[in-house]
Amino acid sequence: MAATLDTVFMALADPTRRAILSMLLEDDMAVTDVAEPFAVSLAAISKHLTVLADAGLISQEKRGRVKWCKLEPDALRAASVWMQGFGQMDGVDLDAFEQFLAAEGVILSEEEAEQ
Amino acid sequence: MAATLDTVFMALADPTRRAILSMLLEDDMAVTDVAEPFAVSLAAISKHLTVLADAGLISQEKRGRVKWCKLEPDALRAASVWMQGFGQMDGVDLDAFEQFLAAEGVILSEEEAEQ
DNA sequence: TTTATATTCAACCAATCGGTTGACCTTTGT
DNA sequence: ACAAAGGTCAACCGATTGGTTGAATATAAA
Repeated sequence: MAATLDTVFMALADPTRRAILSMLLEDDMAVTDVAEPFAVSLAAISKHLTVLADAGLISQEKRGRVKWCKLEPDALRAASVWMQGFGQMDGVDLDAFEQFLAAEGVILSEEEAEQ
Repeated sequence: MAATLDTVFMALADPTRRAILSMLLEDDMAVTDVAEPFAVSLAAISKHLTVLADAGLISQEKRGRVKWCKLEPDALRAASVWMQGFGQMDGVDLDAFEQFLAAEGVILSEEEAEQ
C-alpha cells in the first residue's frame, strides 16, 4: 500500500516476482494459477504477491473464494521515470526533479515519508 | 560486475544508495567525500559503493590513495527499458522482448545467467 | 451436510542485509 | 623515518528475506 521507491525496487529485485509481473501482463490471474508454473509452495507465491501488492505493482480483488491478481503499471511507471532521470538529463537539478515527482504523488524514500 | 536485473534493482532498493547515485550525477567523487553527508560509518558507505559497482551502476578507479567513483548510467538504462515494457506495450510478446534484451547484452536473471 | 478447492496464517529455518568496531594496508605529507 | 589520510577487511550483531510445513478459514460443489 505504501508505494515508495524502496518497496517498488525491492519488489522488482526478485526474478520470481518479475516473472509473475510478466504473466500478469497478458491477463489477470488467480493466485493458484500464478503459482502453477513455479517450483515453490503456494504459500511462498502468496507472499510474493503480497510484496507486489504492497509495492502497488499489482492489485488483488477477491471474488468468491478466488483472489484475482491484476497488473498495476502506474507504480512501475513512477520508478521508470525516476530511473530515466539518470543518463538522459545530464547534470540536471535533481532536487527540483524530486520535488516534481513528489508533486506527482511519488514518495521517494521511507525517510521522506516519515517527515 | 555481473550486472543482472536482480543486482540492479536490489542496489536501487535502498535510499542511501539512490542518494549516492544522485550525488554522483553532478560529479565524480572520492569514497570519503561520498560518505561525508551520511550519518553512518565510512565502512558502511564503502559497502554500499561495492553493491553499486557490482550492479554496474558506478565504476571505481583508484588514483594514488584516492578511489574515485563515477556514475555509469548504462545499467540503469537497461533496467529502465525493461520497466517501460509494462504499461506501454500492451499484450506484447514478452519472450521476444526478453530475447531482444538478451541480444543487447542485458542479462535478465541469475537463472538465465547460469544456463 | 459433507467434501473439496482457494488462500492465508503461524511457526520455524537458513541465508542475507545494513550496520558497527577495530585492525590493517597503502599512499602522501612533514 | 614517522605520522596522517584514504579505504578495505574481518568479525560480529539484530532485523529481514525467501522458503518450508501444517493448521485454519472461507467459499463452492456433491
